[in-house]
Amino acid sequence: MDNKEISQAVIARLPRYFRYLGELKNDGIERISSQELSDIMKVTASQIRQDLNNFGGFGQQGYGYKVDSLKEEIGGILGIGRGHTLVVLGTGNLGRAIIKNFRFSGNGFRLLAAFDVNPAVVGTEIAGVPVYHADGLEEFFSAHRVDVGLLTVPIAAAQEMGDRLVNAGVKGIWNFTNYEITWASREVVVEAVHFSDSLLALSYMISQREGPEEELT
Amino acid sequence: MDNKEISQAVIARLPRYFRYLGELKNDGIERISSQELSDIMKVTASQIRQDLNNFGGFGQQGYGYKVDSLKEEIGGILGIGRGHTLVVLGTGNLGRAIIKNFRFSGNGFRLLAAFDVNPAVVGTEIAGVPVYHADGLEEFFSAHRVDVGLLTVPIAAAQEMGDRLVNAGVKGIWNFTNYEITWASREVVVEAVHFSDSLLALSYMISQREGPEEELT
DNA sequence: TAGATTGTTAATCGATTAACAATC
DNA sequence: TAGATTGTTAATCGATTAACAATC
Repeated sequence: MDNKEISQAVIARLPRYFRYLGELKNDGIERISSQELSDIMKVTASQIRQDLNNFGGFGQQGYGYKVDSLKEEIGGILGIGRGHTLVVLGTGNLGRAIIKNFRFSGNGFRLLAAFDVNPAVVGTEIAGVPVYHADGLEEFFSAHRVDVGLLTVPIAAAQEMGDRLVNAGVKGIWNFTNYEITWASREVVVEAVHFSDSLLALSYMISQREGPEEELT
Repeated sequence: MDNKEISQAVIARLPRYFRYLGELKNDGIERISSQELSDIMKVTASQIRQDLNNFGGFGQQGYGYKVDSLKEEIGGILGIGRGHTLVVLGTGNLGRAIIKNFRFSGNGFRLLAAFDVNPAVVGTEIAGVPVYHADGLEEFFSAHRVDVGLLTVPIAAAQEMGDRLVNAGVKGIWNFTNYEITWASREVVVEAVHFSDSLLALSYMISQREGPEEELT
């Protein structure tokens, strides 16, 4: 409600809290103190309390936090329950994998449709999700509220499809291409999943354990 | 060479530098100043110079940086060129998508094999990569040096397969399951790609633009 | 050489941790 | 009530930015 700016670091931690609270709930745990949660999550209890108090006092002194209601609170902060919708652009291997496997509903999203240009898939369904031709993107948007576009198109098409998504009125783009989409006006939020950045970070860390690089003889 | 501890924040930025330098090189750009790079990457020139000087003085005063050699330097730091290897555990939609699409070689990795338990895929090849039965994991490791295991198994199998990878001697695990793998001894580096954390962060950010949540009437 | 830009030190800013009074 | 644990302020730590002398 109050628009105090929340730091990116805090935002990045919220989904992790949400995930752990979900697991605790599944395990039948009803209450937890910041200290107990800190042991499980390997962060400081202080940080947990600071993070949560950016949004409100969700705990009770002398008692701790109710797992279920804290999970609901964080879910609400994250926007679960707002009925967010998305469409997938590109039904290659990765797009298909995400459509089939990802639990959109558990994250408060409804997947409305997928778009592609390949005649072999246009008109079919993937896991119950209809695949339309990319030409019909704008028409689809005029008929449905779409909050997010998921980009899994080939890198060469990334910027163009991103532009079209923005012009069609998405609020956010979930970018799985290795292309860094940009716009002059930063009206749209872009969240990127760069597989190769992730692997290279891992590569760096294991290289540290390997010691100095041997000369290739 | 010198083992001064590099902060996670810096490590996380290195692959991004590497990516941009690759694009600049492809565009035929031969030199760049920290100021020019800062304009492109939307970070401060100061940060770029600080980051790079954690590892060495790669630039020349009055001139800037040579794109190609800086790219090579950063690649070296990230461990490209060390001949890292990996195997994929789980050939469901996501595993298959990554095997088919991801440019492992561009990140200095060689994908040696995939493992699964499904009789329908064991014995086949995916994009030239042989798929073995998971029972043969340990035997494979005794015959090959494997640095990283990529986990795309069902969440129920994640911890067990992670344990087996560690016992078999991997240095790192690239975890695509939504399960947070842990070990008593932290000898192994885990890099996780949590799709749902990413989507929820995006969800939070677009929710901010939407204003206070309306009551569902 | 003069100009440009790095490498690096110093200053600032923000995030994390510690501490403790408030309170359930 | 006494004990426990939060919410919150204060202290610390680390990361980012600014500034400038070194130098190509």
